[in-house]
Amino acid sequence: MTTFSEENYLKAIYHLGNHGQHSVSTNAIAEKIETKASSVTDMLRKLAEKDYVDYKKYQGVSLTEKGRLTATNVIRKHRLWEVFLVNKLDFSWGEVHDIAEQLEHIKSLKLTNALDAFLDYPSHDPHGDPIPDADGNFKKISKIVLSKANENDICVCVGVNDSSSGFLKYLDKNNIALGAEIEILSKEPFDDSMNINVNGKSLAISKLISNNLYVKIRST
Amino acid sequence: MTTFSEENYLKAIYHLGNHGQHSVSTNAIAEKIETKASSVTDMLRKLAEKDYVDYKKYQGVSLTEKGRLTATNVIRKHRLWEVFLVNKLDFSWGEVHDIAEQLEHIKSLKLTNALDAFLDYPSHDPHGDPIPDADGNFKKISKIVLSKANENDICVCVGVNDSSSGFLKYLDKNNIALGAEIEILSKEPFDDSMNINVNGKSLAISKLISNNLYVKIRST
DNA sequence: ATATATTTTTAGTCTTGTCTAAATTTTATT
DNA sequence: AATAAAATTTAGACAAGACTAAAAATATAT
Repeated sequence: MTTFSEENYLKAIYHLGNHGQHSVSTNAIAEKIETKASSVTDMLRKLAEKDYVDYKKYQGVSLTEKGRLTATNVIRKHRLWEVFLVNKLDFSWGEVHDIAEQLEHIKSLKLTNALDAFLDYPSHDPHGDPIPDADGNFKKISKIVLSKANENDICVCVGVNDSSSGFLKYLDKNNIALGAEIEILSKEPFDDSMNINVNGKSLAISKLISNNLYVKIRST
Repeated sequence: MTTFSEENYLKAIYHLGNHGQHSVSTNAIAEKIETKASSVTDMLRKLAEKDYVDYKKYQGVSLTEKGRLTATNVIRKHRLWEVFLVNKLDFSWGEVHDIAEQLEHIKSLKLTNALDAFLDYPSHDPHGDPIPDADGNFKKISKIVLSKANENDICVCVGVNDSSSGFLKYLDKNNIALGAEIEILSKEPFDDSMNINVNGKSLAISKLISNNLYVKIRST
């Protein structure tokens, strides 16, 4: 069983890039957790002892599979609770973080799964961050087709499905480039067109367009 | 700000009868919290220091107003979360206690109030225990099941839960009618039976009976 | 009322997680 | 390659909470 403190360290290591491979430095963790490097060293030794991390003195640290699973589980709970607070209790997305920071440590697998079901298995939290499943796997679909986005979503353009010159010219003309921020102002159910805001200009786009533009949802 | 441990002690003192006046003994607390008496002494000194309790060596302890408010607030959160788990997440009332034991320590007044509203301001938790308001006041419980009454309570019969003819005949035979006055002489923890006094006659009733009779507490 | 039993407190130790200050290792610079 | 700078670890201390064993206070029984 992990303590709150252990979980916070594992989460920090995960967020500091150890979902990939590269090991994480003591100082980086200290800064993230707002503690002293010496405290981090102490905790790393303990986590290594318990097999949550691979750690060699002076060489940085990385999560073991056990550690990774624990970290993603905490992140899963954090994001599910955020969805609960925003969707069910009408909190604004700005005020949920501190509370979720507490709720993420509640220990009950059954509760987590029941909450997930109650919220209709959300794939993303209110900030647009993906919610891992119970095995720590993230849905790869951080990229969706623009037509799948919802009213009030704010997205970032990350790619196109149709790369014909005609389509790309259209995008150019309207200043829609990779990295462009797109806000969904409204969706018209009748013909699936939508009104969006790009670079401060509003624009009506047809279903044909929105079906061929990949975006990442940033926030809602 | 109170720690989890402090909150558990305050809650224990409250439950051990300090909603009334009489002070609570060190050993009683130790048994309730499942810790050693010496640990209790340490904590009591600390709680007294922080003004949550009145404590004099060897004389037992009682809650200050500040302590009482903290205790009822924890109880409020505990019971609200139980309602959430049972009503919204379909937990059975048997499995909610351990989880609520964790959730009761989440610190956010706004969350507690939002949860209260989300649950439609429940007055009782799934076990029938009353939920105090934010000021620590319990609704003067209009109707409770007889089995919930305590030794020496004097109640008035106000209804039944089971209205089968068999049950009603039993009540008839024993002169238990609406408005009948019932005094709890004793409760037997072993089988949850109780000895009561109705219309001047004493009567032993089983848990089955006391669980299906609604009463209002008149005095104690 | 006095000896005995029970309850409560004290004294000292342990673990967890943190800190500061000093020592050590690694990295960067010349 | 030598040295300065930065990062990391060690050593020693502290606070919170808990424990054991022993001492002190209170309650009980004869």
